Amino acid sequence: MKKTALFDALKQHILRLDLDPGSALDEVSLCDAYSVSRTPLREVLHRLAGEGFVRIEPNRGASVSPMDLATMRTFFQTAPMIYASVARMAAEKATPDAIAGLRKTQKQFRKAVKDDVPRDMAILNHQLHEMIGVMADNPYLSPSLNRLLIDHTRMSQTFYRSRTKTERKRITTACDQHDEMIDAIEAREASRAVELTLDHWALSRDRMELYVRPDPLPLDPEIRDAV
Amino acid sequence: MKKTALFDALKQHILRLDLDPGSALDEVSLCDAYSVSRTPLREVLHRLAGEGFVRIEPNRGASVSPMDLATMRTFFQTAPMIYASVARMAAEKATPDAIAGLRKTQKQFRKAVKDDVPRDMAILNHQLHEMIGVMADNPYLSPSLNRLLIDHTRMSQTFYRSRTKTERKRITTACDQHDEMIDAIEAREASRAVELTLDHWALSRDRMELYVRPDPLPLDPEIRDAV
DNA sequence: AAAATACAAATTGTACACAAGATGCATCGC
DNA sequence: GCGATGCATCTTGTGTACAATTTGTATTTT
Repeated sequence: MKKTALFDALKQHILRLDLDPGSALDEVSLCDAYSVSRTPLREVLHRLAGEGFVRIEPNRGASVSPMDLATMRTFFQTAPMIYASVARMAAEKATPDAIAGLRKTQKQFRKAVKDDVPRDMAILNHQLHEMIGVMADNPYLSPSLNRLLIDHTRMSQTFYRSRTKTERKRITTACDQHDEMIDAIEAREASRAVELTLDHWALSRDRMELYVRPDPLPLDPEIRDAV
Repeated sequence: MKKTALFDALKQHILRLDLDPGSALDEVSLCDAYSVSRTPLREVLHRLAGEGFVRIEPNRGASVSPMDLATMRTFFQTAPMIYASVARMAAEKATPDAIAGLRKTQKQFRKAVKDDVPRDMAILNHQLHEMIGVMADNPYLSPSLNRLLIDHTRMSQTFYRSRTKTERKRITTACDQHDEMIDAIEAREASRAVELTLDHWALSRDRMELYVRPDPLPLDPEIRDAV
């Protein structure tokens, strides 16, 4: 189906920051970019709006959901609770098929890390956590999880591209954590899954905080004296 | 705007159980019921789908979100956590204007209780809790809250209509709890707001559990012997 | 020169017509 | 009589034309 493809494509572009947060989405240019007419495009945009990827203002079109600093604060407040709850429920409801799916995506993620393809890393990480959300099978929690993941993935784009050695090290640590988390979920050890998830979150959080509040630039001697 | 009215009307009908959970929504009949063409109607349906009121299956139209017993279990698991978190954040972010809005709706709710108008009671209760969600100002949490409220309000329809004396008593208790909750939020006493919210939840939960698992019918003597 | 207004261009919203797909029914074969 | 196949009907999906609204610009007014 054409509409599904369009939907997924827009999602990807938003998550990859190909489309800047807050930027306006022009209907006609999207139409000939994906060769659909405006009717189905608009339906897709409305659905994306419902899922938090996009904002629609009446008579003034759609724009990519912004990422302002004010909401970042609530992001850091909210994420650990939701991630932990989802991990717990996923462990409780794990099925062999779902575990197999997780392992498959994790394999791809590990490959992306090994081959050093930042774009794929961020998206595959997103997919993995999305799948854990599906496993948890909680229609009341998953909308929150998915909204958190949107901004999480968008922020993560920056540091997946980092070329420093310590950053590379952190990424492989995160990758190892994934395997442990999957093991815990498979073994239905809910509390271990929660603990590992919180560790995983802590690592990610530190990197993101660095992004939101980066190290100050080195100061000129004169300025340094003034400080 | 016509589309907004349509959107709100459909929401109301779903929450009031005028539209049965799971029932199919025919596009053309909705079109001449609300005198809009199919294009804007479909956009509204897609948005409702994104917000969890409606399900859309490709090539087979929209239907009201079902309420199966399987998900009820996760409802009871999830609600207290989300409600409590939202209450805490609402208390932290309370503004005089928002409090005024809360009090206004609560006043209407109390009136509906006094005048005994079950339809209004359920909707006004919904609105009040929705407004607390807006106060919390957490774009990551509110989608979950809103999904919980959909099913909460739909379930509550049954017992708001109850005519028993104990049920009436419970409703006035809930009404009093609202006032206490608003007081706590206004005073920015987060932990008291959380506590009151959990009490409020406990009352509601008991009533809903009665609905999901009603008291067994009185048994015939013969059958009773067999049991 | 600054503000206000009127007009023009561009963008969004809606209606309708047709295309594509699903559903139900009748006929045909076994 | 039971099941399968093909057709008719109904429902959903898409493209296009037009209406309504907003935005940018030029002209007029003070």
